[in-house]
Amino acid sequence: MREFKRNSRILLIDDNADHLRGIKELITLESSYNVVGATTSANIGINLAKKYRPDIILMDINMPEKDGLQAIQEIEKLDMDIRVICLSGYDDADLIFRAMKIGAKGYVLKTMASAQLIYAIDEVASGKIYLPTALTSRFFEYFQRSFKDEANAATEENLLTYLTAREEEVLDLLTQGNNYKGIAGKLFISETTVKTHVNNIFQKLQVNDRTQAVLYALNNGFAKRRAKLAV
Amino acid sequence: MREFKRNSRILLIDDNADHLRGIKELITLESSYNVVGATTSANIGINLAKKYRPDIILMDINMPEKDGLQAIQEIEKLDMDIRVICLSGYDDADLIFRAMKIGAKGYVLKTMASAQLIYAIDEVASGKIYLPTALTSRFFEYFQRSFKDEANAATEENLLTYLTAREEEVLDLLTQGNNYKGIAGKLFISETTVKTHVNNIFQKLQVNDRTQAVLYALNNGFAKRRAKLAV
DNA sequence: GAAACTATCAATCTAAAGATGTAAGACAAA
DNA sequence: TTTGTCTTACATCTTTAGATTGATAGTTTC
Repeated sequence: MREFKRNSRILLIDDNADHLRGIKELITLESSYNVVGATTSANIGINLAKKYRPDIILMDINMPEKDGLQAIQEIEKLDMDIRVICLSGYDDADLIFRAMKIGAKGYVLKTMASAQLIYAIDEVASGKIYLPTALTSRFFEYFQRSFKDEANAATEENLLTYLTAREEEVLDLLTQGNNYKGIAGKLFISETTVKTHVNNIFQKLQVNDRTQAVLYALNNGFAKRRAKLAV
Repeated sequence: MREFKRNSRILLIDDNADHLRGIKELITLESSYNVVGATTSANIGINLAKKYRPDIILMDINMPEKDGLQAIQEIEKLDMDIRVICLSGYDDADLIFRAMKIGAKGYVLKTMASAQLIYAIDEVASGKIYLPTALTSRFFEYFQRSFKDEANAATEENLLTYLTAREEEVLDLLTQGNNYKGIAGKLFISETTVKTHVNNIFQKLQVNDRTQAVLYALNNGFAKRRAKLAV
């Protein structure tokens, strides 16, 4: 990981020209960071990012022209180790969650003191991830809520435990979108045997068909990582 | 949500008796919180929690007898609005992530200053979630790493965008385990119409059957929250 | 107003899936 | 040794799923 110094290069993206000017002044006067670009357009901003390769981007995520979150994803996809800090007018938990999920390194409210913005840049420039305490709390509430169902599902009685090893193998192949022939081929057994296993799986999981079996498996923690489509 | 005061009732669980005594003294002397119980056993702790209904539990999560995380889950399952703060010797990102995922309201390192422990209790007592800045950073690194694949999948060309509104409805019902008849009944259209839609969905998603369609949908961010089995 | 797209429905056919019963060999536990 | 479970396998039958073609009516778009 690159070492960032206080002279990191910064790109500003904010559709509000006044705000853009304000931030630029703030950073220029109150810090030693180098503003290498400033634009009111997300699309232009992405192009500027490719061109100037800034260390950090301050991005307004409430823009009419283009969704700021989408812009972040595009920047992340460039894989140029550009760290994006979100600027937002809203402390909406869902927004914060989605921003952090797609790789934002910081999230600062526009209403916050300028010193906090500089501090956020300092932290991100030194390789850390920065969220103000208040937003961290909001984030975690949302985070825990979104995982609550999963946690409960994990503690409920899980019919998957009744499956034999072989049945688990078969179910695993089902969760990859295989049909009878595909499973038989991969397990080197006959198609009729697969049918037997699959029928036993249906009985044990109390479902009527393979789609329901797959859904039960995925909703109850069965090999989530392996559940990739094998077309 | 209950309002917590500085006289919140606290239960301590830590397999190290010396540490347990130390924390008890600290809280008694340095704060106005009320320690209603202290034990070196996770199992006893859970029983004490049921009995004394503390507002907050300080729980060591590195115990030999019982996994601290499991103990937290059991306490959360009681659904008694008991807030658990983890005490841990390790700032392992995976541990922090799992603890927060299952509902811990705080995570404090044993090596941290006693003032920070009191502060954490203050925050949690007032209904917030507290993680020290350093651990927050670790948490987010882990968080973003674990979501990276999903984020990439979301930015890839998503065949789901080609679906019409009606086709999305049909796919939604497919991801709930419905067959043709079920979908037809729920959308008040004929079974043959459903077949037409489903076939169009297969074409657009480039899959061969409904199971693969459902898997594609789930793996590409289609209505994850709604993907519950309707048996 | 024509062209393109969408939603609806039907008929027909083939292939696949699912239900049910039976059974043999392997192996482990009682 | 017997009992039970697991894995394998087959036959048979019914139902569902999927492919294909064609058709009508409404909507949107240009």
